[in-house]
Amino acid sequence: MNIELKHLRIILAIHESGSVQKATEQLNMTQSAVSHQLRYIKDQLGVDIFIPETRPLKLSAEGLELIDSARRILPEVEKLKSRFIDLKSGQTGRLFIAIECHACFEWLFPVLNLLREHHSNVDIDIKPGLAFNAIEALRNEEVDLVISADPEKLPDVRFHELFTYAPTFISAKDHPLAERPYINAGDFNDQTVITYPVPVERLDLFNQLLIPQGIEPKAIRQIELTSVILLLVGANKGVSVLPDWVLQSARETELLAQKKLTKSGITRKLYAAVRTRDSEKLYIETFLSLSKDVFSRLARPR
Amino acid sequence: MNIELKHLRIILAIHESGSVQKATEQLNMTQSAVSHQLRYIKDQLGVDIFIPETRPLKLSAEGLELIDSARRILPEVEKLKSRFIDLKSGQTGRLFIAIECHACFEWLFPVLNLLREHHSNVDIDIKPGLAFNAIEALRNEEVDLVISADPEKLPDVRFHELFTYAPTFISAKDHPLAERPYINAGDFNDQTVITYPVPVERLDLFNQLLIPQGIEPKAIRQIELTSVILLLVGANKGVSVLPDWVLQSARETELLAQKKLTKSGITRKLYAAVRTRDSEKLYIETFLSLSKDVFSRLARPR
DNA sequence: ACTTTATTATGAATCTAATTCATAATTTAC
DNA sequence: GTAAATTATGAATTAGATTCATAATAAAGT
Repeated sequence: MNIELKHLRIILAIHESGSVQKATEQLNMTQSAVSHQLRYIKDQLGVDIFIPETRPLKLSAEGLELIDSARRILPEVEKLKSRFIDLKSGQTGRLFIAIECHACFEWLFPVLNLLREHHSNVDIDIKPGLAFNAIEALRNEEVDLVISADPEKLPDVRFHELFTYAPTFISAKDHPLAERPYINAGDFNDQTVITYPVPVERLDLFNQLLIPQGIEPKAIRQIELTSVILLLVGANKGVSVLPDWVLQSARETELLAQKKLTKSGITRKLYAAVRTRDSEKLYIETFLSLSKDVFSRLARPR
Repeated sequence: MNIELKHLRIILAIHESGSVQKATEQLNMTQSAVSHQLRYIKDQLGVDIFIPETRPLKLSAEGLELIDSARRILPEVEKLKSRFIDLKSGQTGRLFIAIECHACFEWLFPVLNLLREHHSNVDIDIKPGLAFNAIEALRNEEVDLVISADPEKLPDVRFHELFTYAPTFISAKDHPLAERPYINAGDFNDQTVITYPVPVERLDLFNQLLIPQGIEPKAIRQIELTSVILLLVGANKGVSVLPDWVLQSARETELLAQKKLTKSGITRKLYAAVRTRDSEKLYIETFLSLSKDVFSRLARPR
């Protein structure tokens, strides 16, 4: 027994319009095609759907059962269709985010809150724990967007530039290095460095400066909260490197000296990586523009 | 956007079996056919259902939505199918009955009670008010079975013989006619006749005897309940004609004289008329055999 | 009861969609 | 890097759906 949605649609159209004749219009079929299909349906179900020898055709008791089913099934299918129209356009969908950059929580939270207001139908979440191969997770559809500072040339992933920042050295104002016009890699040799609790190779200071030059600081102390890092640095428990916009938006910077890294300064770019085929989705575009907005407000401190 | 059940089945099979390869078996399709269909589905929905460039194929976020829908829709369709299998075999269905014969309530009620025990899934009911063109109602599917004494030769309706009975004259034992060996049409000329409250042409006495011979009784009195008719006849308020089995099963017959109609006696047959294509349905067959059982018990009085 | 009109059914031809076969392309595992 | 497993593709084939022309039939009108 083979029954398809098209058959349910035919039966329903005939019932609701009152005759095959009228149903042909809304079905965009000829009378003959409908008639052939009716015979097929009858053969498949093994019972008469219509009372034979009546004109216009009237549903039999069995036919009425079919109408019941059609009225339960077809709206579900319509829901499915409109859901896919929304999914395709980005009216609805899933936005799971992986961040390679720990400090990014600072601007990501406000962005996501705004995004939720714009797109209440989008399932938004931050997925922790896969920062080290986040692009792989993006391709596997474990996540839908990755905040990354290391763009790659990939056919199925597009890196959208968000903004530029400068990893910036901070120490207490009375720290010896606070006198320098800028900080070099070698200066870290005898310093305690305070970092976020992530592998060092994911920190700008290390992957941009210390690791290329083969330098290891005296000690590394890992702290989760930005404000606590600032506090400890201010109390001369160590030095740190944080993005400039973190320092510009933080309150606890009075006791701190800020220095650029190297004579020319180091600058980096943050990217939002998404799968190419998701690029045009509405909520992705909204995410990108909101990110730039929020960042520019953060970076211009009170 | 065109989506059919077959597409949902394909996606679901792939998801549940874990790969296209395995799904081909339960779908009874070749790998190639499945692959072509997948491409069609993707084109229709406009989004990737599977994560491209993975083997075995893994569903994308959108694909998972499709699975959700499939799991809601497909079981409904299976229910529909099994319902039609039952409808066809007569495991389930509708049995609306029209009776042309008023006295038949006497044996029909017990039959229907027994039938309900055998077929709890059948919707059983007596439809009053369309006795006069009951066969028309049967063809229109307003009812599914008609109790009738007038079989016709029709291609779409089958008349199943139930049993034979004799319309029998009754009067009080001290009534003048109680002396006769049998009763003729002319004997009714000066009698009050007590009948059920139905048009006279539907009564055996009239359509078999009085109308053909152009005789009208002195008066007609219509009474609903069989036991009240017997009571009134016993009290000499009139005479009546009832089926022999009604008299055999009734308790109030001591005061009554029973006589056959005409010298040779009149006999009639009752039929159950059903649409030809319903004839093999289980509950129809059960109805027929139960009717014969119940009747033979009624006709053999205590 | 007969004729007309409206409606549905049917058969053959045509067109469209689905499937197969053979093989290529890719991915994964070793 | 190679082999094994899996999916994709194109052309040919097959099956299914639709059309056209027309027949059949029921309902309505005379």
